This record gives sequence, structure tokens and C-alpha cells, in this order.
Amino acid sequence: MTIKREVQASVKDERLVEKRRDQMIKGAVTLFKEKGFHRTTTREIAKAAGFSIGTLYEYIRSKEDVLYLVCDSIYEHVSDRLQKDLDNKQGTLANLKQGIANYFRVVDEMQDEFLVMYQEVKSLTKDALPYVLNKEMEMAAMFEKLLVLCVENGELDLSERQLKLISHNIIVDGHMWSFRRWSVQKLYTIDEYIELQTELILSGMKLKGEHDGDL
Amino acid sequence: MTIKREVQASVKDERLVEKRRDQMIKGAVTLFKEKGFHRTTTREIAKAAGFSIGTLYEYIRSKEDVLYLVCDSIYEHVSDRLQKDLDNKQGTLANLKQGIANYFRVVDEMQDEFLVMYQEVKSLTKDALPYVLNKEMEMAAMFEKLLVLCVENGELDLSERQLKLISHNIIVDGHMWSFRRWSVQKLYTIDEYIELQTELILSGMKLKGEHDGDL
Amino acid sequence: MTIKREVQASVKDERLVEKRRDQMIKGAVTLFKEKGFHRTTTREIAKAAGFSIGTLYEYIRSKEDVLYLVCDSIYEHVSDRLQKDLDNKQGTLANLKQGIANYFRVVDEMQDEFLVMYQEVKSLTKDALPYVLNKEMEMAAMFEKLLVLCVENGELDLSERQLKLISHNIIVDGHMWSFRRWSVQKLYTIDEYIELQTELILSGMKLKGEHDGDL
Amino acid sequence: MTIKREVQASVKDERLVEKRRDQMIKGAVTLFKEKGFHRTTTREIAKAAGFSIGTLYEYIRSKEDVLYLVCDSIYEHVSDRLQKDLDNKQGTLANLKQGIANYFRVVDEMQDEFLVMYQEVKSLTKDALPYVLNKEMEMAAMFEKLLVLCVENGELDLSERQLKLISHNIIVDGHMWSFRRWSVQKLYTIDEYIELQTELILSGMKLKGEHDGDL
DNA sequence: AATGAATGAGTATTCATTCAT
DNA sequence: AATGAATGAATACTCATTCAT
Repeated sequence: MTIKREVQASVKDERLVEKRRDQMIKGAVTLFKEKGFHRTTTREIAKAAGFSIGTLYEYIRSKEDVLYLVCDSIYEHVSDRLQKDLDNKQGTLANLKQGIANYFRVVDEMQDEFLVMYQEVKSLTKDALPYVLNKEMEMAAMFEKLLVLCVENGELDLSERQLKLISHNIIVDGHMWSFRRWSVQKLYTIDEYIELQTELILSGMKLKGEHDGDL
Repeated sequence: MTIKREVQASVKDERLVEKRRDQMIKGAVTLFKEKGFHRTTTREIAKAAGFSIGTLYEYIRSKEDVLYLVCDSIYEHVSDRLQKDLDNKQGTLANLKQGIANYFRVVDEMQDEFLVMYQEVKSLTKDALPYVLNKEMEMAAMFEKLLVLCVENGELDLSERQLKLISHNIIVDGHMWSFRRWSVQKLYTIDEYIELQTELILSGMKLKGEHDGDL
Repeated sequence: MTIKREVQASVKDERLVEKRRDQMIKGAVTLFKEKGFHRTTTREIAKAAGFSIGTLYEYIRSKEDVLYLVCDSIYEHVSDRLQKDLDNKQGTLANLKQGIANYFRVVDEMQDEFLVMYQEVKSLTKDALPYVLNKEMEMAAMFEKLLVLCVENGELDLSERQLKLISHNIIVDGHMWSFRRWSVQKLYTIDEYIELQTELILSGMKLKGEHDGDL
Repeated sequence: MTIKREVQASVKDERLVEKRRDQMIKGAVTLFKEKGFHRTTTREIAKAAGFSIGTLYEYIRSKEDVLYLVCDSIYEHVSDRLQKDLDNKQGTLANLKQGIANYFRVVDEMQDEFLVMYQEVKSLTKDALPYVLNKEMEMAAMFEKLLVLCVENGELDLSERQLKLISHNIIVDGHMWSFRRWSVQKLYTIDEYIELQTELILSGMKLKGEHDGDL
């Protein structure tokens, strides 16, 4: 829960720290999107954030801190949004579908951020890894919970192993919309994507006849 | 098809070029796996390959060429393997399942390579991108073809849009085994993973009752 | 005499200036002792002095001023102490020995300060050099004066050139107690050191026989 | 003896390493003399040595290595010279005088180097300290050995504690010629300095009458 | 008088690439 | 064909100093 690695700032004023970091993150995302983390210089980040290199380092300790801050902010955003949505859902199929749709839409809106985050996390030092994995677990866990509710409600009949895998699948199907945009977004609108994927997730392929038995 | 960007070598002897590049790729994969592309130096690559930095540059033009060579070699390997398997398959459900299983096993065997490749492709310069996308398309296309056969055979009832999406899903479910190993490989053995995913792909979730209609 | 380079302060209240500078010097000596002048930052000095970096600069113009203030304060301290002692001394051998002993004891008590000062003076800008040299001259001059008295008193028979060199030797033998502490302080207590050095200064080595002549 | 901390070079050719390091040391001494270690940049060192910054780092690992190399080279030089001279000396007073004179002359010839070395050693990292102290011990030990011979020969009558202190005094009197040049070199030529110091070391001050007894 | 946020020149170090041998 | 010494552009990070509050 609180694996959150605090990023040290020299500046005391907490409000200011938050403000400056927001500027920083905004600038950094744009740059990372364009050129990736490694090819972006700290000076560029400072400039994009609207202050000097010296000021940048008043709010972070190292370049990697910027990446961490960016990732953290994205997770925060997405978790918040999903949490809010999923929390007051009952375990009905309709709710599940809404949840999936909502998640896919978040990904759609933040595609760039998703792309940046997943392409660059590996540049975080090892000590930030637990934090990232934990966040990923949390995201999958949200759907898992919803699925459990559906099972308890008798709307679904799934073993725990199935249910866990499905929640991962949902998460990854979301990512796909951002990662494989070059292909997927050419074939479908986000609405179509949501509809098709939901259908596949829930009902699988349309099997003809009853060969089904030998699965 | 042949978007293949040729990597220039100063050395003429083609046989030697291939030999040296193999040494290079082998060394590079290990290093990229450990430290990523950016944190690996050309000197390290040369050393791992068993020759001097000067010699390295007799066989490539830039560091990025190494990455390209690595990616290309992985694609080659995977495509080859899948092609061979999928080519002589008929359009039966059993064949489809075998195809999926085979693909998942390739991913399992080459997890490290997959990880390296997908985390580093973005470091390729823009001009290598078409090549990569093309390769990805090819991979999905293999499954698409198989699915088409199944539809033609009357084993499946799928629209083209569904069928295309499913082939992407299969590809991505494979990647998942490598990307989310920290979670997925803790929950399942590769055999279980194959079984569960295949089931989900083919039949979707187990819906209870007939609410199905409202999809 | 008054080559003293005045260090400018923005603050007018003289009393306050002195107070703040004392805090500053105290903090700085500790830091310089540990890490040397160059490796100590102005922020650290301010913090050690108990006020902010902004305030520090209300009392000095540059970092080097701090070093100057530190050196000056040490000289002040040492000169004061020696002056007081040597001033009311007559030109007797006993007085000379007392003077030497007293000086060596000052060095012993302020070893750290001596170490800092002599290792860092070279970091003062050229324009502070005359001040330093003058101070050094003054110190040697005190012993010179005492030696002259002894000669006038007929207790010693020394030419001016000998007498000048001896006063330098005394000063340097004192420094030695601080500089070569790693060796000298392992071999002798300060009392033993005083006794042995005084003996050597006054009587030289114990020569056996009369080979003396060929000097 | 072999506390010598080896400075790593990337270049293999030992001959070349030595050559380049000589260039480096020569350039560095000049610069350190002028501006001190901290105010000298690595680029300046490279330039003064006659090669590029990249090349500089082929022969050292860090800026501090340069300082170490400089100090080491000076010690080497001085030890060599003294060793050669002192080794074939018998324990006669004449030999002792020659030894002192020879040492003072070495200091005179290498005054700049001595100045640089003793003002900057403190900038060496802690792990180089043992090496430096050891070297200093060695230098003092040379004179100690000579003094012991003189005592054994019956030319001098000294306790071990006296003898050890005298050897340190001789070393420091030498340093003095370099450190206090602003004063001492104005008063004496090196020949005069040698003569006067030797006299003081051997015979002490000229005491008149027999007050001597109360020492 | 005191504060501390902002600044940006300055610096050590790395590393892809070249080229003479 | 192979080597490895030389190069210098590039870059993360520091820190003395200023100045608005």
C-alpha cells in the first residue's frame, strides 16, 4: 500500500513542491513521448517545465526521480478514476461491462501516458520496481474483486484461477489499445473495440456445433 | 515483405559477416537483458562478442544497428518456428488449439528475448519502425489465416472484425506470459496457462443462465 | 600592521555583525576541519552557523570571505596569546624557554585550527596573501625580539642571520606538532616534545669529542 | 612498502601509459602550482598534457588519480635521489652533513613540486592517506638510519627519542625552505641556509657561559 | 534583518565513433 | 581483417550567489 518511495525535495513549501512537480511531469511526459527517457536531457525537462536546471534539482534528486514521478502520477490518475468507478458497483454482469468499458476509455484518454509509462518503467532503478509491481497488482485486483462479486451473485461460474487470469486479461486488453494502436486503432473505433472485446471476454468465440466437449 | 533494412558491413566475406554478427547478437541479448540497450556500451558488446571495438564497427555502422540485428534475429527465430507449425495446419479447432499452444511455448522458451525486444524496440530509429510493425502484422496474420480456415471449414462463426481482433488477442496473451511473468508465472505453469487461456479464448467466460441475450 | 582587508557586510549593526560572524567562524572551522574548504558548501556553513543561506550573505560578500574570517580569527587568537606572554619577558634564557613552551602549548590546544589554517590559506585569493605573510612575519618577529633581548643581555651569542633563522625554526617546530601529529604525537607527549625540542634548539646535538672544529 | 595504490588505465600498452602519464604529471604540476588542485579542471590538465579530455580518462579513473600520480612521482623522485646518496654513507659527521646538504638541495630544486604536494595531499581521498604517511615515514627513516650509524660510530651521543625527533626536524627544515620561501629565501641563499641550519642542528645555539647546566 | 526559492555557469565523466597501424 | 588509442560532443548534477518577499 505505502511502498511509495518518497522523492526528496530541497524546497520546503509543500504547496510549491506539488505545483512545480506538476509542471515538471507535464513537460516530461511530452518529451518522453517524443524521444524516450534516455534521449531526453534534464535541461530539456527543466525548460519544458518552465524553469532552470538549477530549479529542477531543487525538486528532485536525480533524473530518474522525474521518471518515477511521471509513473506515479499516471498510476494515481488511473487508479483514482477506476477506483471511483468500480467501488460502487454491484456484482452484476451489466456492472462488469460498465467497468471494462470505463477502464478502456481511461486508457484511450491517456494513451500517450500509458505508452510512455510502460515503455520506460524498466529504466527505473531496481528499488522502484516493487512499487510498480504493486500498482499493477492493485489494478488487476480491482477487476478481480468485481468478478468475485459476480460469482457470489451467481452471475458467473468461475474458479479462482480463471477469475484471476481474466482480470489480467482485461488489464492487458486495455494496454493493447495503446500499444498496438498502429493496428488496432486502424481497425476499430474505441466504441467498437469496447464492444468486441467485451463480447469476447464474456462469451469467448462463437463455436459452432458442440465440439465444445473436448476442451 | 522485404522492408528489411540492410545493415552495412565493411567486411566483404559474407560468411564471416554472418558469423561475427551471430557472436554479436548472442552477446548483446545477454547484455540488453541485464541492463537494457541504453545502459549497455558498445565496448561491452564487443567484449561479450569476443572481439575488439574496432572489429565491432567493421560489421555495423552504429550502435543502433546492433539492436536492429538483435530484434531481427528474434523475429526470424519466432516467425520461422510459428510458420513451420502453422503452415501445415488445417482449419480445425484442434489445429487452432495446437497453434496457440505452440506459440505460447515459443514465448515461454524465449521469454528473455521477448522481454528485451519489446522493451527496446522503441529505441530503434524511426526508419526501422515500418519493419517492426510489418513483422508484428505478419505474426498476427498467421493466426488470422488459421482462423479464416476454421471459419471456412464451418468450425467457427466469426466476422472478419472479430477474427482480426482475436488474432491480436492471441498474440498479446502470449506476450503477457513474458511481460507479466512476475504475476502470471507465479499463478500458473505454462501448461495450465495454455489450457486456461485457450479455454477463455474459445469459449469466453462461463455465463450462468441466459442473460447472454443482452450483449 | 593594518593590512587587514575589511570584509564588507550589508548589515549595519556592528554588534550583530560580530555575533553572526562568530557563529559563522565556529561552524566553518568544524566543517573545514572535516572536509576542507572546497568541499564545504556555503549552505553547510550557514546551517552550521544556525541561520539561512540568505542571512550568511548579509554578513559576507563571498565564500572566500569566510575562509579569510576564519584565518583572521585564528591569527588573532594566537597572536594575542603569544603577545601577552612574550611582552613582559626579559631577555633571559629561562624566559626564552618559557616563551617556546608557551607557544608550543598554544599550538597543542589549537591543533585543529592550525591544521585547517595552514592547509587552506592557499585557497585565499591573491589579495589576501600580503595579510597572511604579514601575520606570519609578526609571529616570527615576536621570537626574534626575545632572542635579540637575550643577545643584548649577553645570554646568547648570535648573529642577526642566525637569530632570524632560529625564530623561524621555532615557529616551524611548533607547526610540526600539528602537521606531523600522526608521527610526532605518537612518539611524545606535549611535555616531552617541549623538553626535547627546547634542548635541541638551545644546545644542538650532543657532539662527542672535538670534531666540532670543522663546521 | 607496497601500499602503492595502483591507478587503473584502460590502455594496455604499458610503455604508452607511462609516457602519457608523464605528460600528464608535468602539465598537472604546473597547473596545480598556479591554481591549486580544486581550481584546475580536468580539461585544463588534458590540454596541458597535450591530449584530449577523452584520452586523459583512458589513463586515469578520476581527477583525484592525477593528484595521486603527481604526489607519487614526486616522492619517487625525492626518495630515489636521497636513497642513492644516503645508502653509501658511513656514520661520520661529515657524511651526515653531506646528507643534510644533499636533501636541502633536492628540496631547492623541486620547490614547486614540494609546495604543490604538501598543499594538496589533503585533497587525496582517505584511502591514499596510508600511502602518503608511509612515504613520509620512509623519508624520515633515512636520516634516522644515518644518525644511528653516527651514534654507533661514537660520533654522536643521542638517545633514540632524540634521534627520532632530530630526523623529523631535518625533514621539516627542508620543507621550510619551500614553504616559507617568501621569507627564508629572501634572507639566505641555499648555501647559506644549508650552512646555518646544519650548524644549528649539530651544535644548537651558541650559549654563552655555563648556564647550560639547568636545561 | 531574515528567508529560501531561483538561477545558470561550471565541471567531472562517459561513450559512440574513427582511423592509423 | 583486426586492433585499440584517440577524440570530443554530450550530459547529469552542483553550488555560489542573488533578490523578491
